[in-house]
Amino acid sequence: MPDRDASVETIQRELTAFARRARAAAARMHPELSLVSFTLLAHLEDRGGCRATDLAAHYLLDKSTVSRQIAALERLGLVERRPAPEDQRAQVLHLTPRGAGTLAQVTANRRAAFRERLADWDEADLDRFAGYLLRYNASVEPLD
Amino acid sequence: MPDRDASVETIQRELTAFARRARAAAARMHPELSLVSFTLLAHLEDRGGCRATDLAAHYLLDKSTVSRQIAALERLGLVERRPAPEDQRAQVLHLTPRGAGTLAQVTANRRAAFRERLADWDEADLDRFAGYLLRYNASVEPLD
DNA sequence: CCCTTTAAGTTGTACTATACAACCAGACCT
DNA sequence: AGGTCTGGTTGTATAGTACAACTTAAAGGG
Repeated sequence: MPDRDASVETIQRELTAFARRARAAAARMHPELSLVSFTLLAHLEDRGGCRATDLAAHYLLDKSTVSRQIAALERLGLVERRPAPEDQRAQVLHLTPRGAGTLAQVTANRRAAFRERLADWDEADLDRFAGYLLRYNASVEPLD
Repeated sequence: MPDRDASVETIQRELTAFARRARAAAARMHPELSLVSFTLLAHLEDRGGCRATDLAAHYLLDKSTVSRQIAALERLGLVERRPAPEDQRAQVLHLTPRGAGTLAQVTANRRAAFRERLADWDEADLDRFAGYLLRYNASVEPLD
């Protein structure tokens, strides 16, 4: 029979273990792109370009952090800066074709890894798990 | 109706978001102890003391990393080293009373945060969510 | 028994991610 | 025009991590 406290304890323990391993695991899986770089590229693709400030606000990162991350991605030729039409201070960041390709590659790898990991789950369990994660994250993260 | 790929996609996205936020969130919640320090202390409590090498093996960290983490925890007075009875090279690490107290404090804070976050979940959902996380982590992490 | 090999830990070095603060330049508002 | 706000970069500092070199002690094999 389920015991409320025991379940909460397990959730806490397992999420903690997951968090502890996540970055290292992500780095091992795709050395090309850190979790943050990947997220930034994905966001750019999703929005079809945005400003560094928007990224910082969205992911609760300091603007200097974003500035350096973007500089690195630009050095790698994955991102380009375009002048913002209506504000000379700002730059609109866009994926380059190369950036889009790298993102697609890493996305495909990640997706394949998740699919494999979840291969023996039945559809109803996947659906419920997805729902629980959404619900959990919504309770932690008012924004995003 | 649930769609297998859509669910996997959601799981991936939400776990990624969680991983991205986890460390910063943990640091905000208890500035006293990083996620890793917390984990190491908890492990020591759990096992009633162990060697640095065991910690490194268990958490897939380099021994130098553990050495420095432990040195920091010792500096804070949370951990003490005792000579290993049967091996002069080794040290057995133990929580100090202060370390046990700090750990208890942080554990209580974490537990309270999780309880609150999950307060409006019913027992059956908690139980299922816990089960899914266990199952997921088991598929990623053969050891531990 | 010595000698080589293995194991436990520490220290040097380097790199990444991050934050905060100082700054610059363009925009906006009276 | 002058003061203030905003987007972004750069300087500096810190944490966490890894890898490699080293020290000391244990273990094993002639």
